[in-house]
Formats: sequence, structure tokens, C-alpha cells
Amino acid sequence: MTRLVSIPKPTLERMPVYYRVLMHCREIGLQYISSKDLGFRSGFDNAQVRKDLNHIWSGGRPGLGYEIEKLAECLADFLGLRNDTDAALAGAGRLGSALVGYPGFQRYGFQIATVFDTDENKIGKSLYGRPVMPLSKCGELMERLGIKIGIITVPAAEAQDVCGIMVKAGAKAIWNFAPVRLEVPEGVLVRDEDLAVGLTTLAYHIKQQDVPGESSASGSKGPTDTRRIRT
Amino acid sequence: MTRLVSIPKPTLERMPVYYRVLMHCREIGLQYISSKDLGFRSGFDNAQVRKDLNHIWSGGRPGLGYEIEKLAECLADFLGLRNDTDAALAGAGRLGSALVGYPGFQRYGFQIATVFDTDENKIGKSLYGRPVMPLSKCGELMERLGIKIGIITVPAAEAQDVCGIMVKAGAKAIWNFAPVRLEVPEGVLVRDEDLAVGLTTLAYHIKQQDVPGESSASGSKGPTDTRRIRT
DNA sequence: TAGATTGTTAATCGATTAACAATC
DNA sequence: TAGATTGTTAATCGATTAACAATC
Repeated sequence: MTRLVSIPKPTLERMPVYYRVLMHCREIGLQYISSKDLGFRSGFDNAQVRKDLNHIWSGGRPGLGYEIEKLAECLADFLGLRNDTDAALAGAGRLGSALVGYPGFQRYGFQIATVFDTDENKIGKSLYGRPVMPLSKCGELMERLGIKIGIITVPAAEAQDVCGIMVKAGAKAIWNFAPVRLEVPEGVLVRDEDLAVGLTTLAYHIKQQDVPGESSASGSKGPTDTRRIRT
Repeated sequence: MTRLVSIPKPTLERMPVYYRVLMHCREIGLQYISSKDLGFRSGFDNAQVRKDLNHIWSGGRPGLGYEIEKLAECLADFLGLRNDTDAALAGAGRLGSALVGYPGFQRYGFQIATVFDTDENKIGKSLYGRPVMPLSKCGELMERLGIKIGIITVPAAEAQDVCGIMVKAGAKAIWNFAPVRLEVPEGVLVRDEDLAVGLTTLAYHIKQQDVPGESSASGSKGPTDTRRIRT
């Protein structure tokens, strides 16, 4: 029986990164990894790594580090990466198609099992092996397959409708790429992934750099210093 | 001369959302909006909205709210949405193509000006109006055009190389979709956008809901309650 | 043993939320 | 004026960082 520890959100979001690094380290033949090394490879502080990992496992060995195999297993268990979680996607446009074809999900045990759209030209065609179904079948199919994750890549104006259909069909988590706020019942998680937000923060950084009166490229610590600004 | 206020990162990331909502409200003919309304429409607390906005403007009128036109202008200025910022993208695969064709950037004054790839079959072809150029031209072209934002959608194994080229060519901000940590000199901002991380947090939420011993769909506050779990 | 690294507590830092006098 | 809503300060909350005894 899994313990239902409540875990800080920032910690939760670092977990998949740790997992990714562990997979890599295993591939290159490492057996143990220290919090310092894991921290370096994932871009986080070593104290933070230890703190994060202790939420789910206290099996690290002083002087040695963490056994990669075991830690990876713990993480996979904790994050639910074992159970080939299915998701349904609505909106087979450019972004939707890219997500369906994204190879990175498989490694985490995720699969976009069904794809829906309203476009007659898309319906019936195959998208990376999945048939595109009419959106009108979305509710019924999600319910029958017991799919709990909905991915929304439809235009903003249609997003709330689609969201409602998915939630009614039993979805408990919505990954929303439409630039609009979705209303959902209690207990349903919405994760907004507005790409413009990401780009905006970059543009802001650029703008900030332009302003200071430093003559062209005169860095304060030399241009090859290796510190980075954390996102 | 713009004030160089240092602004909390969470605040910065809410700004584009405010902006989006303001655009919408202007379209539907509103002139003023209260922090409460703006908060509701963007999904944040009203106190937080006021606090955020006061970082850049204290022009709200007690009893009335914020003048939408003016506030939007402030935000656009602050975020640098006016200057048609150009970005360069490397990796014209599925995800890269989707980004190039993403209509949402335009509204914020962003443009993916140039696209690079190593694939002979893609080079020379047009991608939503931009010619795909050989990656070997990336450095030279970015430098010549003075492009400061690089978008990386190449496979993880090639990401660091591409990043190095972009930084050498003068990039000051990197939007990294490759699941790997990038090393950059001081002063360069890297924003990681690992899609698998997003999906993982959703899967975790699902898993958490499955565990509690509640018989099927018995919510504690009724299934149509409108509270949401914040992401 | 000596050196390295853990798990955990305490100290610091930063962000959110609450509250309210000022003001339209 | 009465009602609404701001800007801002203080209180709360939560996460990160530092430090170190315990332990491999």
C-alpha cells in the first residue's frame, strides 16, 4: 500500500527530472550516484535533492550515495510511471499532432490512446497509428476506456466545451494548451501549458539585458563563466 | 527610461496571463476591470493581482478598478511585447514545426524568424513561410540578424551543441524543449520546457485519487462544485 | 581509520494571503 | 453620502539553503 504523503509541488516537478537523469546514468553504467552529482546533472542544489528524495525514500547510503536502480524504481513507483497511463487528446492540429507523435512520453509510461477532432478532413485518417475520431465520440470512448487524462489542443473558444465533455466522461486531470482558463469541478486538476507565457519570460529577460548601460558585450565575470540563470 | 525593478518570477509568469485576459476584456467592450474580476478570469487571488500589478503600475482607481486600455499598455511595455522580438528555432521536427506554426505567439509580438535543421530532406523546403536553413548557417545568421532568443527542438543528444552555437552567435535566452540540462555562460537564461514533466504531474494526481478508499465517484462536496485544484 | 555523503533540523529567504485606511 | 475597490503593510505560509551529527 502506497503512503499518501503530501508532497510540495516544486518537489513533484523535479522528480521527473531526477528520473530522467537516473535513466541516463544507468545507461552509461553507473551504479551509485551522490546527491551532489545528481544535483549537478539535473540543475538543482544537492541539499534540495536530498530533501526531495527523502520524501519518497531514505535509502541513500552515507559516503556512497543512492543506488541508481533502486532509486529509479522508487521514483517510478511514486510517480506512477509503471502503469502505462492512457490519455485522450482533443484537437489534432499542429500542436496536437506534435504531442501525439512526441516520443518522450513513452519513456515515462504514457500513451495518447485516442485522438479526437471535429474536422471532417482529419476524421478517419491515421495520426501516428491512432485513428482520428469525431469529437462527438469523445465522451463515450473516454468513459468506456476509463481514460482519466484529457489533453486539450483545440482553439481557445472551444476549449471549455471540450473540457466539460472530458470531465463528464470521468477525466480527473486536464492538460490545457488553450490560452484560456477552464472551469472544472472540485477534484479535477487543470494544468495550463500556455506556450506564449514561456516565450514572454524569455523576451523579458532580453529586454532587461538591453537596458543597462554596459557597452556592448562586457560581462562582469567574463563571457565563458559557467553559471546559469535558473528558470 | 524604464525602471529596472526586480520582479518575482511567479509574478512575471502571471503577467502574460493578465495581458491575455485584458485583451479579451477589451474585445468584449469593457473599459475598467477590478482586481477581483481580473483575478477570477485569470485564476488568481485578487490580492495577488493587485500586488503583481503594483510592481509595474499604481494607476488603479479605488472603487472603479483598472482602466483596461492603460493597464494593457503598461503590461505590453513592461513585458516587451511591442518590439516584434525575433527568435531562431533549431530542429524542424514535429514539435519544432508546431511551434513555428503556432498562431499564439504573434499576439505577443513574437516571431520565429528563422528555422534550422540538419536533415537534407527538410533544408530548402518552406515551413509556414520560412525557408528551412542548414544548421551550419545558424550561427552566422543569428549573429547577422541580431537574434537573441534561441528555441531548441532537436534531439537531446544534439541540444548542447546547438545551444553552444546559438550562445556563441549572441543568444541571451534559450527555450529548451530537449530533455537535457544545458550548460550556458553566465547571463544566458535557459528555460526548460520538458513536456514529460507536465504529463507526469497529471499522472501523479490520477494515481493519488485512485488510492483513497472512497467507493467510486463519491466526491466530498458534490460533483458540480466549482473549485479547482491550482496548478 | 579517513573521507565522503547521507538524513534531518534549524535558519533563511521569498511569496501568498489578510486586513484596512485611503480614495474614487 | 454609501459602496466599492485600491495600494500597502503586516501576518502567514511554504520552500530553499546551511549546517552537522550519524554512518557508510
